[in-house]
Amino acid sequence: MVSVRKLGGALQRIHSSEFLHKGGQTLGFQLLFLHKDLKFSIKSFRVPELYIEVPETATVGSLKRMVMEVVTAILGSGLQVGVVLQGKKVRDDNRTLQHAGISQSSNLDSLGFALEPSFAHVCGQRTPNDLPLVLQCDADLLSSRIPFSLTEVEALVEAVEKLRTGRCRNVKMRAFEDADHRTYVDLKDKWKTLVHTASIARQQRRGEPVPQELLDRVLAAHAYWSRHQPKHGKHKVEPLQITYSPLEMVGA
DNA sequence: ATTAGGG
DNA sequence: CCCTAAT
Repeated sequence: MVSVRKLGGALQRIHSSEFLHKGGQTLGFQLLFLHKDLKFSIKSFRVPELYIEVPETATVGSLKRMVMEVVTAILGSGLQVGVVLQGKKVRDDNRTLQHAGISQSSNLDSLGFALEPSFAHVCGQRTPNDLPLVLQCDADLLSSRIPFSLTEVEALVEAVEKLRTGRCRNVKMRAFEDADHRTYVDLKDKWKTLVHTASIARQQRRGEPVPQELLDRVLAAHAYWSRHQPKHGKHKVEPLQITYSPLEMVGA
């Protein structure tokens, strides 16, 4: 067996969300290796046993981090790679691929890799290596989505009109200082979706409809700032002139 | 830490 | 929303 370390690859992270079954009952992972030329992913990597308490407040992100921590702790540096051909592990001696029955002709499609953790040091007890891990959890608990309220959208639009795009940090400070669940990245994302939403037919829009008046402002601000973005050097940035009459704002 | 974009 | 390369 060749250790991952020897391969020079760096296990960057474990993606766990991709495998959320539609039914929301089980959760698997996918290990992703990234290292210059080495870039491959292995699906359905199963860990023999793993129990993780999932707090009511868990989010997809927090859960992934939890799993990552636990798995990392368990695997440590004991993660190994095995070569699988047509579903069977290929013994690891010094035979050439050809001797092992692996050649161009025998379709390389049947060639795969298996990640095998060495559980020798797990709780001092040996764990069957074929017992698939299944994290039982409620799918609903995994949602960390909190829809933007109309009030929030208005605050965001107002802030961008004044501070211009690409300055989510400032927007955050100006209008979402106390909204702990809205990071400047969230604001950036929301603005992106707003621009998109405003660009498509009303029928294609989802969720609580955003007043057309706001969407118009979104498009106006988006167009304005993309046109007045100082190319590079110092350009005096002309402030966006809000053209909406006070009357139109009433009732908003 | 932030920005900026793709996922 | 998440992930993360590039600043």
